[in-house]
Amino acid sequence: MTTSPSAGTTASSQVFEALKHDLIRGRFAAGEKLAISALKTHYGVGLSPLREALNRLAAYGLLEQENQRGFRVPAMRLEELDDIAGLRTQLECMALTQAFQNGDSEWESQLLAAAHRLRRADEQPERIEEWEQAHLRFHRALLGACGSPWLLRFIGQLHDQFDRYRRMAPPNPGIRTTLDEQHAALVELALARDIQGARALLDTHIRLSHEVARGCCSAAP
Amino acid sequence: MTTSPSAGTTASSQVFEALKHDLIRGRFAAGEKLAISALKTHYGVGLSPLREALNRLAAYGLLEQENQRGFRVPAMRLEELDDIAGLRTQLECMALTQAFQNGDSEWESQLLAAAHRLRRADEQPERIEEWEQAHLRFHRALLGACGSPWLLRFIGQLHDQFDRYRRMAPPNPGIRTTLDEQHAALVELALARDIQGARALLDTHIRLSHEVARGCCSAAP
DNA sequence: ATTTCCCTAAAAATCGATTTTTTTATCAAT
DNA sequence: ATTGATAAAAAAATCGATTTTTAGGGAAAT
Repeated sequence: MTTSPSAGTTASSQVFEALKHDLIRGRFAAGEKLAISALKTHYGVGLSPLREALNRLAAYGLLEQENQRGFRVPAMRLEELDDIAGLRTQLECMALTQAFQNGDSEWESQLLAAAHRLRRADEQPERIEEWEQAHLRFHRALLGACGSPWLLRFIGQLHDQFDRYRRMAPPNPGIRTTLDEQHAALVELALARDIQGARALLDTHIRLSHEVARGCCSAAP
Repeated sequence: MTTSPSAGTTASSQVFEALKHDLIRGRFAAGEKLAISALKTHYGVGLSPLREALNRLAAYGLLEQENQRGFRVPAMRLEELDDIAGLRTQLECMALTQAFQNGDSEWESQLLAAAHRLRRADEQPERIEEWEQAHLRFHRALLGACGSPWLLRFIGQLHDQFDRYRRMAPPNPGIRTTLDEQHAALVELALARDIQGARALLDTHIRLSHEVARGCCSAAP
């Protein structure tokens, strides 16, 4: 039995994940029109699974689908960044409150584990994607106990949108250190169930990335 | 020049809209597995546009996509209904507050127009779909001035999910009259910019439909 | 009688080719 | 030179057929 790297998955799902990642990390220019045949060869799939992935990404909000004119990477607009950041702050603060109320010891364990992985990833500043993944998982773990699947779904979607803007900015060790100190502090506040303190810090935490992205976004176009 | 009924639209988008409507109004049984070839003939399209529509609907949350096992209508779960209703209340109250702060006279005009259409639709109780459409537009008009496209997007998505549960219940003239009185009252509160009063009424408004759907949902499975 | 394995039928996913629509380029007329 | 129509080229959308995977039934073995 050969365990291929794509065992149990459809080609469509694989392209979806690969394209999603590439869109968030900024592989394509904002506003760029996607050349479908080029994508076909790049991701090594046929037309059908590729188009299915593109349709899913458009429904998710990482692509825009124009009437009979194919798919386009959404433009970066300062106004939209502010919308995303503001809403993300509100929704994550909601989820945080609920997670602090519902969270059990299993939640605490998962949070500590995620925080540890994030610290370790921080020791290897050159491996950016590992840190990004650990970062995403940490935030998921922090809010995971909120008890509302739909809230978590929307927060995840906003997080992806936010990251598209945040990752425009070049890596900055100083800011990353500050962010990681905030992550550690959030864990302490979570264990202490300090809702007010954690909400304030989460707000500050998002605001910091927001400001960095903002500077980059207003400079770009 | 012949103006076909589908001018300027792709087959894919048409099936998407038609299927979305049928899923919300409950044409398919909850938990049912969709027979793709049957859908093909029913909606009169080929495989490719149909699959693209199914993929979009899965990303939107109106279908579940299992690994290599096709598409399934999500089950109706009381727990999920409560999640949807609770989150919808919170997000709509957020948007309502912002709409009351940002809304200009154009917003007031659109709201009055939507309210009028809804009253007229209410006079024809047998034309259910017309009322449904007017109802959806009224709620969109009420919150449309909130200034946050992403918040409106999520609210629309939750509204669709909520309606899937709400429409399980058989039409009830008494409840519909109560709902429409609340709509009229919401317009008055909007014009008066009474945020507290409107939030309270919107909460009551959603709670009423929630309770009706709840009774139907717990009885069904 | 129950479990396991294989075989067959059905369904899903993918591919290659065709059709339709949009975009680009060309050329005449004002 | 600009505009407007037309034709060629490119791209998107769709179709029909093929390949792959799953679901179900029945025989062999325990």
